[in-house]
Amino acid sequence: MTTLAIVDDHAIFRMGLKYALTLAKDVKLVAEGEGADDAVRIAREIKPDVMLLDVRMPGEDGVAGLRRLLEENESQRVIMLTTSDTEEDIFQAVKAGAMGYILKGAKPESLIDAIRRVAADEMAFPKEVWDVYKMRSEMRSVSPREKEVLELIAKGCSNQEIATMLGISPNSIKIHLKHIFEKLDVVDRAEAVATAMRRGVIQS
Amino acid sequence: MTTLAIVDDHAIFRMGLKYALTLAKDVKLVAEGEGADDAVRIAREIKPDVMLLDVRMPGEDGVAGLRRLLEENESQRVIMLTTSDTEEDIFQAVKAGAMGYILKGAKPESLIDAIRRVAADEMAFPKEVWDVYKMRSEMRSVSPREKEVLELIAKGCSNQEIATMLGISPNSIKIHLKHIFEKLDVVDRAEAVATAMRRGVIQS
DNA sequence: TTGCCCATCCCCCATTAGGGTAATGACTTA
DNA sequence: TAAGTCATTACCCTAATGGGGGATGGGCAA
Repeated sequence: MTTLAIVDDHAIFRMGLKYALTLAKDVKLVAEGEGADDAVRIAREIKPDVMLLDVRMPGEDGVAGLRRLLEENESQRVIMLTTSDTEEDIFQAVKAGAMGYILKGAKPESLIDAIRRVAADEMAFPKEVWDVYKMRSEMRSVSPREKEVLELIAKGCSNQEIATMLGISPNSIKIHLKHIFEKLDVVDRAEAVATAMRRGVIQS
Repeated sequence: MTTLAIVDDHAIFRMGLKYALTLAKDVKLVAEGEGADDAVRIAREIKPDVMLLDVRMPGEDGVAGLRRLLEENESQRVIMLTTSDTEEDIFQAVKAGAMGYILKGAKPESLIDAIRRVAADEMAFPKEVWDVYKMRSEMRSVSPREKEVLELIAKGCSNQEIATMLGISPNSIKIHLKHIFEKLDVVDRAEAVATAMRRGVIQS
């Protein structure tokens, strides 16, 4: 018998999961939560065999919750759940130590199958997730400062304005931009914004 | 007794809804579907009092499905369902004739309440949805040609490149850009891309 | 210690972008 | 018919962008 916890702010999805679990007599739902804090608490107090954790939740991010949770309780097996799936989320979740990654639109059987596989200490990633992770591991990711610049670019700021806001020289902004273009493999600031938003590097 | 149909590609969400409906004895689920075609067929053959229709589905768009459905069967009451909710989706759905608009993260009670209200020929929109609609109605939206330019901008094309691709003069591109900036209320192409993606004007 | 990445700064220079102003024809709506 | 939007073209002009080079100091890891 596998014990399972689910942490997701969508009440209706949680209900659907309960219903779907009636198909799997070897899996028992032992805890429910709505936010990252619940996830940490459940991992500490209940220690379910497998936890399903939503990536996007109000308040603290699911991936941030995963990191906190694994710090305390390294052996907790977690499957990340997501609807939208940006590359950045996938990359961060896998890097943080998720054992699985599933889309909420998945068929109930796939979800149950993933739970069983993870309970048996296997990984449960769709092939595309794995590809994204490999691809991203090979390229350097944007630094915090570069991300900051990127966010201001997306707000329509000029290099001079950003320089003033950050209290540094416009030359530095140009260098940051140059590096951003290289890392994201784009040619100008407009494409950089598009790519960064698509990958989830900056918030949409 | 209110008859209800749900069209959503997320099987687990549909299960959750079924489960949630056990709370409402006056609502009966009479049909389920997974895509826009199912929505049109159900409206034609079953004519439920209320239909829940997902905005984002593989294949045809939920809003496009709504338009087709209402052409055939103007009196069908439809509540749009969404997870992410971009401004463009809200605007298009309300314009197309949706009677309600609900986030999938809503509490089951809110959802059931909305179903009842719509069944009674009321509108069921969160206040924010209404605000977005009003705001957007007041501003002119980007034309098809402008959208085309916007998409190429997001790909990192220069004005000259876009001109060549579309077979028109670079001057025209500049004018299109000028109009885009005015309509989206932005100052440059980078912010235009960010705003257009955020609002769902161009796909992410 | 020697790299490597980060963040910062400086120069020069060609290209591009964006603002202003004005005009045309097609098409739809009031 | 007049007003409005759309799509197109042209001109000039200034400021901003992006590419090239080279340089410094801090931090971190092999």
